[in-house]
Amino acid sequence: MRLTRYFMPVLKETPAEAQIASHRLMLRAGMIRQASAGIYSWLPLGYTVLRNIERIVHEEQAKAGAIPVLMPTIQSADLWRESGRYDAYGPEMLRIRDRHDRDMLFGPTNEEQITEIFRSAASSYRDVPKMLYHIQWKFRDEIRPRFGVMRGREFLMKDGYSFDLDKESARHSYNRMMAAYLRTFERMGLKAVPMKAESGPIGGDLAHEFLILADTGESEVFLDRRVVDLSLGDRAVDFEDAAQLQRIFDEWTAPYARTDDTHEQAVFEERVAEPDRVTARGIEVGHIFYFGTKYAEPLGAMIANREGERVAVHGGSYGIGVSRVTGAIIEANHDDKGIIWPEPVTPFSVGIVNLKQGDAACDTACADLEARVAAAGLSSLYDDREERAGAKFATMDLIGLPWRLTVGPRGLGNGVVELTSRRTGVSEELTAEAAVTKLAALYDGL
RNA sequence: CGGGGUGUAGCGCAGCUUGGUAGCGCGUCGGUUUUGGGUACCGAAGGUCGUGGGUUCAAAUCCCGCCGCCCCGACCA
Repeated sequence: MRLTRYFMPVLKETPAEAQIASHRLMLRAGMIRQASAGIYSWLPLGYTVLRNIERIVHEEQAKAGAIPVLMPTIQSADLWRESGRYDAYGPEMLRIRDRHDRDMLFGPTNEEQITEIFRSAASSYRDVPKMLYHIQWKFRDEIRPRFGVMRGREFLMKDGYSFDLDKESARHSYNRMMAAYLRTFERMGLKAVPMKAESGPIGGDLAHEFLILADTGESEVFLDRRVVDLSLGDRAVDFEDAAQLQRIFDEWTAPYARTDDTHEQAVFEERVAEPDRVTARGIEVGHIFYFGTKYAEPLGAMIANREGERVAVHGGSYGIGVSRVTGAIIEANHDDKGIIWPEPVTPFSVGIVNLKQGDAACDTACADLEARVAAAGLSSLYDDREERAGAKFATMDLIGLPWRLTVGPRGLGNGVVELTSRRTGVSEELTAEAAVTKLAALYDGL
């Protein structure tokens, strides 16, 4: 992509309303535009990142055995009356009336809807276990939206729902998602820690929140330092192997890690040695729940068990705040100059900076690089503006592409271009061919 | 919803106290400059002063209502 043909309205000055780094940088880099309080348009750069995050979520969900669907944003109030949540949910739910005076709502979540779909199609133990999910916009009329996409009213969420015959099987489903979430966040370059959560209004007893440690997080967290070092890495995970998943669950839930909601100071001090105790702040990016038959019973999602008795299915729900993750990644990956994207989510694999726009040799070399990068299956953003070099570097630093290729007459004279890491600032002079080969290797497998 | 702010050009702000023909910086546009970490110079465009009403010869400025947005608290992916 040529910058002069792209739409990326960067701001030199910081908009006054943005309080935290991710919000400031998303506005400055031209990723989002505020439409109204807590509601944003996603501009090309931001939308690309959002899709990258979605892609990773989809891939990891598939590996875990979850099946994608897409449910509507607008739901019928009747369904929510059946579950009893139409009245219970409160003003956070946006209620709408259609032209026939029917009560509708903009979905804040989809337990009712998915249960309705499931109950109409499933009739016996042969139809379970099943895990369905979608990535769809939600609306929660937050009292106080803030921090840009971190607490929007409209937000993109992956929400998944499991259906099982009994608690034993439901635990396997729960552990699938535990492991899938660990993999998902790890792939995005995030250190997300599962923390024991309150089951809250949704009910049930198995519940964990995934939090990213960041100073601007809204939750206070207490944890054993050692949980932060846990990593799945290249470990092969067999999602059909319930015992292995349980071991992963045990490994990650053994160290103390809780938010202020569930924190017990006495337990913390008893279980964690003083030097390993960490008190920090965190951003909640995911949430997994087992809620048993809470929705299946009122909504009549019954299946026949092996004995022919009709029993309520056991459910769980599993959410990832996809739009929030975008902000969280920036909170965890930026410096005073701008964003530093982890390679798996970066909007472009590499930035190309032409130091002497209009110089035939430089222009040709940049076009050549563009073609080589594309041939290697990578994407580039080529800053072909007739601008000062400083302005180009500053823009690249702001939008945070992890790698940059710099082309100038001086380097070309020696047959080289410069490959620079945004994260370390370290540069290397390479031939165009070698630089692209190196980039391809860096991105291989992501 | 309670408390505190704020609304003037794309962005950041001044002007308001003490009413008198709307300003600055950045950005944008046209030139000169051909650039190795946000150079420099010349010129230009761009504003219903959030909105409705009131006071006044005259309102960005004073008064009243409404709306938007931001911050602190309870809630949440």
